[in-house]
Amino acid sequence: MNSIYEVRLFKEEGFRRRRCPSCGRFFWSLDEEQVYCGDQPCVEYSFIGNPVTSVRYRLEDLREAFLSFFERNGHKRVKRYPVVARWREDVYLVGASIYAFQPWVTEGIAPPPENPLTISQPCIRLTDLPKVGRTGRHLTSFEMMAHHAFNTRDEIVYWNDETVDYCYRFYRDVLKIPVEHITFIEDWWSGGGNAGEDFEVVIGGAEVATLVFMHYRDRDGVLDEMPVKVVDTGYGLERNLWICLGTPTIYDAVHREFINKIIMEAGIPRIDEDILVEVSKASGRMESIADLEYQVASRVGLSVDELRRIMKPYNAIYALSDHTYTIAWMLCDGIVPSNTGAGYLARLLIRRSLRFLRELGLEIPLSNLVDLQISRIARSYPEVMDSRSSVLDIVDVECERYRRTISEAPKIIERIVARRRDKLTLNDLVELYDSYGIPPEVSEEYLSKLGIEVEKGDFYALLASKHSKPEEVKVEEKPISKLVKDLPATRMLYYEYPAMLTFKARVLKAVDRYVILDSTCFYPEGGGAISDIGVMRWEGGEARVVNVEKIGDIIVHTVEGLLPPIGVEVEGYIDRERREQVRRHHTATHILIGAARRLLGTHVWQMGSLKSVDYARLDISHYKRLSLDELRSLERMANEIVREARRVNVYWIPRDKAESMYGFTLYQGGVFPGKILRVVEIEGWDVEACGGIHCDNTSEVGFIKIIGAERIQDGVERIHFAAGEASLRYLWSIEDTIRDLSNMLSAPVDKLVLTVGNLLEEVKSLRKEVRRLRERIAGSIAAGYRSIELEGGVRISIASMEGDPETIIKVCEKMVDRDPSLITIFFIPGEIYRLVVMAGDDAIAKGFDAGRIASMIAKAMGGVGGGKARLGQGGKLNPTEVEKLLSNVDRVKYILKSLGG
RNA sequence: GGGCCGGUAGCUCAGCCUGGUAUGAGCACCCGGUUUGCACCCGGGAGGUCGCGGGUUCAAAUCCCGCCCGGUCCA
Repeated sequence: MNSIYEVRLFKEEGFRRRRCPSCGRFFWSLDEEQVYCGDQPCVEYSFIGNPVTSVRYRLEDLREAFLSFFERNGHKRVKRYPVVARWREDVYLVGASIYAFQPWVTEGIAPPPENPLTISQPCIRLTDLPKVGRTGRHLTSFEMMAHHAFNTRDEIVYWNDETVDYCYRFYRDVLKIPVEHITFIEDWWSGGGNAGEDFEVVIGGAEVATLVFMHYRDRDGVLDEMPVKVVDTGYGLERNLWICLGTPTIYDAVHREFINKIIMEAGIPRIDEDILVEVSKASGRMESIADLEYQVASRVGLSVDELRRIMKPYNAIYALSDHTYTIAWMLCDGIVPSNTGAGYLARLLIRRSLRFLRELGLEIPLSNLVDLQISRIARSYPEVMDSRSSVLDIVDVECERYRRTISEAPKIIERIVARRRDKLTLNDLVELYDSYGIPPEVSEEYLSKLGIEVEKGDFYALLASKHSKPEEVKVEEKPISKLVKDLPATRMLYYEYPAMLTFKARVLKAVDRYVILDSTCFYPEGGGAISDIGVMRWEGGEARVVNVEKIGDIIVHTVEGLLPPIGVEVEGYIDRERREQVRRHHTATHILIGAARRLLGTHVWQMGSLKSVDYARLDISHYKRLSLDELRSLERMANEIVREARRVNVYWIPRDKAESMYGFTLYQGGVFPGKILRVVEIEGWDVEACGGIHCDNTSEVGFIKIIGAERIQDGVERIHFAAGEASLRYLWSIEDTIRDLSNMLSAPVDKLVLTVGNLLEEVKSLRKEVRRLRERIAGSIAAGYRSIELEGGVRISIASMEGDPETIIKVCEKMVDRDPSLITIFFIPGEIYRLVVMAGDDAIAKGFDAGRIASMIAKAMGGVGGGKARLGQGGKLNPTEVEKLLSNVDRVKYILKSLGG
C-alpha cells in the first residue's frame, strides 16, 4: 500500500500507526503508550492549566513566528484577503484561507499570487453562534494560518511528504513542543465541491492544524481528479495560542485585555477558575449546551441552576469579546448592516451584542467596545484605521435603530395581548420575534410585568421549523457554453488597440446565431457594461452583431442576418456612438465611486453597476439614505474631476504589487482573476482592477448628471446618472416636461410652482364647496318628499331620484333623522339602475332592516342588493320593473309587511 | 433571494376576518366657556386621493393580483 498517509517523515522518525478504539480512525504518533487518537471527543483537553510548551507568545508574535518560519522554508508571504468574499457568489464571508483562491486558482483558471505561499487569513464562521461564549472554545472569527502549494501538470511544488514535514518541524522547532505530544490522525476532508485525504494534527487533546491534500472534485459524492492538486492547510491562530498559554478558555487567551476591562466596568465577581476549566474541558465532548451544563455542574458540585447563575455574566462577557471582534472585522472590511445578505449577519451580531450588554447592565456604547477591538486589530493590520470613524458611526446608527425597534415592543405586545387576553402562546412569541424583531427575553420580561403567562416550550425549535423550506431549484447551464468547447482563447483587440473600430478576423465557428472569431474588437458584456454592437461583413454576406458575450476566454457574437462560413475572413465594424457612451459611463462610474468614498466614507463599496447608452447606475453600500445635498455634493465633485481633465491610465501589473500599492479597494467590481491585474487609474482619484473600456482623460466624460437615488435594499443605495450625450438628453426631457406643464397651465416657468399651488388650493376648496352644496341640496330635496303611512306605525317614502348615490344617501339621512319612524326607498336611474334604502331608528327598533329591504326589492326588480340595518344598497335593477313598482305602491307595502316587525 | 408584519386625520391607532354613510377614537390644533393666570374640565370647529395601480362586485379602506415604501426574521 502506498497511500498519501504514509509520508516520509513517519518512516524516518519512527512514527507508529494505530487505530483509535473510540472513534476508529487511524493515527500516527511517537508516543508508545498512546491508545486513543488524542482528539476530542475521544480524550479531554490536557493543556488547560498545563500548557504543552514553555513558549509564551502574544497573538501577534505567534502569527509572525508562523509566517516567518514558512518564509524561511521557501514560501512567499501573501497579504490577508478581506473577510467579505466579494469575488464569490456562493458565500458571503471568507471561512478558510483557501476561499481566497477558489474557484479560479483551484480550478486552474488563474495562477496563484505566489507558489508556494503562506498567509494568515482572518475568517468568519457563524455556524456555532449559539455556542459562542458558553463552551469556552467556539469563536465566530479566527485567523487561519496556512501554507498552500498548487501543483499543476507542469509544475509540482510539493505534496504530502513536505507538508507533514513542515508541520512537524514548526511544532518541534518553533513552538518547542515535545514530539511525542504530536499526533497525526488520518481523515477525509470534503467541502466546497472539493475533497481529499487529510491529517488532523492534535496536541494536548486539541486539534491545532488540518493538512488537506485536495485533489478531487466532489460532485454529489462522485469524485474526479482535479487539474490542480492543492496543499490546503489550516492552523487556527487562536487555537494554537490557547494551547501555548493553557488559559481556562480560548477567550482568555485571545481577548484578555478586553475581558478584564469589562469585568472591571461591570463589577462582576471573579469566578472560580476551576469552573471555567471544567466547562472548556467538557465542551469538547458534549454536543448540546444542556449536556455540558449537567456534566460540569456535577463535576464541580453545584446544581445546574447555580452553575447557570454563576456562568451567565461570563457567558455574556466572553460572547461580547468575540462578537465585537467579529463586528470590527466585518465593518472595517466594508460590510454595511442590512436586512439581507452579509449585512444581515453584521446586524445579527450587533443585536446579539446589545442584548449581552443589557444583560450585564452595562451602559457603555457598543461603539466603544468595537473601537477597542479595532485598535487591537490595527496592531497587525493598520489599514483598518482608515475606516474606523465610519465604522463607529455605523455601529451607533445600528444601535439607535435597534433601540427604536425595542421601544416599540410594549405597544406591539399589548396589541397581541388584546387579542389573546390572559395567556400568550409560543407562536405569539415567535411572531413577536419573526415579524417585529422583539427577542423572546424582552417579550417575557414585559409580559411578566403585565402579569401575563406565556406558554412554555422550545422557542428556537419552533422558530427553526417555521423557516425550513424546500430545496432551491438549480440553474441549468447555458447551451451556449457548449459551443466554446475546445476552441482557443479569442484575441482581444480592444485591449491591444483601444481606438480600433474596424478589424479583420477569421471565423472559427458559426452555429445558430453565434459566431466565434480568432480575434475581435467587439467588447463583450461584462462588469456591468453592455456589449458593443455593430456589423460583420464578408465576401458575399453581412450580419448585424446584436450582442457579444464572454465565455471563459472565448468571445461569442450573437448575430442577425446571414451566418458567415467557417474559415472565411470577416470585417467587423463597431457601433461608435454606443461604444463612446458606454465608455463615458464607465469612466463616470469610477469618478463617482471616488467621490462617494471621499464624501461618505470608506465603507462605501460598489455593490453593482450598469453602464448603458442612455443612462447608468451605480449601487453603493451606505448605511443611511442619501440626501439631496449629498447627491449634489457628489455631482459637484464628479464634475470637478471631469473639468480637471485628469488622465486615465490603464496598465497591467502583478497582483501583489497592485494590492500593496492600492489595497483591496481595487476590487470594487469584484476580484479580477489572474496573477496580472488590469488596473484602471484615474490619476489621484480612483484605482480599480477593471476590464472595461475607459476614456483616456476625464474631460471626455462630459457633463455628469445625477438623476436620483433609491434604496434598493437596506444598506445599499442606487445612484442613477447620465454622462456625455445622455446627460444632455436627460436634461432635454426634463425641459420638455416643464414646457408641457407650462403650456398646459399657460403660466410662465418661473410661476409654475405658484400656479400649481393655487390650483391645489382651489381643488381643495371646491371639494369642500361640493360637499356643502350636497348637504344643502340633500336638505331641500328631503324637505320636498311626502311619506305614506303604513300599518305598525312606520312610514315609507318611495321615489325615483336623479343623482349620485352619495347625495341620495345624504337625503335619506336628513329624512330619517327628522322622522325616525321613516323608511326611505329611492331608485336611481343610470347605467346600472341603483337603489338606496334607509331605515330610521324607530323603524329599526320595530324590526325593519334596510339591508333586507334593499335585497328583497332589488331581487324583485331583477337586480341584487344588501346592506345593514340602517342602510341598504342595490343595483342592476330592471328599469321597467321599477316603473311598474312605482305606479303600484301597494306592492311595496306588501313586501315590507312580509319583512316587518 | 425567500417568509412574516405594517402603510387610514399633523401624531398614535381602531375599522379589514364576515364588503354596505369614515356620525371613526385619543393626542395635537383653532374658537368659545370655566379660571386671577396656567393646567385640568366642558361645548363647538377644522382636519382624509384609506400607500399606488389593476381586478372581482350592484357596491371595495375591507376580497384577489401586481407594484412602491417602512419594519423584521431566515439563507
